[in-house]
Amino acid sequence: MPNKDLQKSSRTTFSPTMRGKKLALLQKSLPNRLISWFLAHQRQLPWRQTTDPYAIWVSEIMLQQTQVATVVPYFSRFMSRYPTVHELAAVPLEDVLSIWVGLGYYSRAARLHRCAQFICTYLNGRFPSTRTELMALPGIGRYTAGAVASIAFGQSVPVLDGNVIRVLTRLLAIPDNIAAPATHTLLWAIAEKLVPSADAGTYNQAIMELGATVCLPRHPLCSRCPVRGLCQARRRSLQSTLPVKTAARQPRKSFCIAVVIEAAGKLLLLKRPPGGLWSSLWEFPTFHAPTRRSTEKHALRIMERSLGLSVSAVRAIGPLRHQLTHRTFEYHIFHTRMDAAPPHLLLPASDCGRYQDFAWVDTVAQRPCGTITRKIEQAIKAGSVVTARDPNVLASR
DNA sequence: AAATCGGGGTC
DNA sequence: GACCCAGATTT
Repeated sequence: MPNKDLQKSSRTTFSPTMRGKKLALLQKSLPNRLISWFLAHQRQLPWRQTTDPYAIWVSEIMLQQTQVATVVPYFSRFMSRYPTVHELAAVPLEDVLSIWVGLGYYSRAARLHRCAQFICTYLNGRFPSTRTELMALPGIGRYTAGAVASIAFGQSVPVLDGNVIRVLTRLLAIPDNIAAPATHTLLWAIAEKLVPSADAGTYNQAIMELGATVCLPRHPLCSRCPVRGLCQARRRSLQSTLPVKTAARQPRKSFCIAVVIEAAGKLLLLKRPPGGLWSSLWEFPTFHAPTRRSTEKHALRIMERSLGLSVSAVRAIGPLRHQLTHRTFEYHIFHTRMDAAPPHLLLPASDCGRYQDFAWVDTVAQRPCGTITRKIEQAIKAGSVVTARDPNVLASR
């Protein structure tokens, strides 16, 4: 196990006492250097124009596992629609989800909404201001609590996100696997020691900004780094090897059949159950595929058995692939058109969870739905007819 | 400790 | 295609 030996030996190279000395040095000069760099080089972002805890909170929830550039337009739309926590608490979850569509991790929207209702009902619309109280709220963990407490309330508490992890492991040349909980504990402890007692919010944003724009995962821009003189990784040329992380697992592959049923120009959508993937979002009726390659016959049987609709003909579309971090979906889509008025349905039981409701809509934009549903609607509109038995067409795609 | 939860940016 | 993203929660 050469890998293990390597890690062991490098760990002994950086003893705790040695790290303590380096830490003391960082403690002294890191905050001021980062803050002055930040004040001169920060990006102008909408949530930096305010100290409103509500706005800071919304931005931090959106920024979880989501890049800044992606969040900006969502944040602006969200704040125009719900300028204060009261407007947010007053609307149904469905409305909030419709703003969230495309951003991913939809449970964030549900928890944000629950959180808003709690704050309005029990706290008279006032935000908790301490890390401990914030962490008690749904969807607010240690990172988000630290961010809101420091940025909105000036508390001297740290944050630890992907950016900070990268910066700290490099500054201190920490060779431990960052996927290990023990490493997380170590890094939080280091972050606690480094956060200054004054301007913690600015310092926290500065160290994250450094990670996002200079201390990049690959090919960091060390020549532009304001703290390159303090960096152990740079001294030892370890920038490209830190942080150490176990490789991600291959995503699971799933095959589904989605049926697009059009009746008198209306499309049938079903509402997914709360919890799980695409919680409470709408989609075309979707079912686990019995085989890798679904046929029209499969589609007709599913429509009959699961939806109680007898259909004479369908056309095949796709397949469409949809990639998530830990899943790969292959959608085989079947489209059917009926002249009759939209039939009333008994709520069907799908094999991937019970649908909650159904609706006939002119366009999927009328309900909150995931990106794949929009992709499917586009494919239907484009009228791309690709049958699974037509290798020429498949090959040309 | 590992899995789950999205979708897009980036090289 | 691989890796990453201002993580939280559940199992």
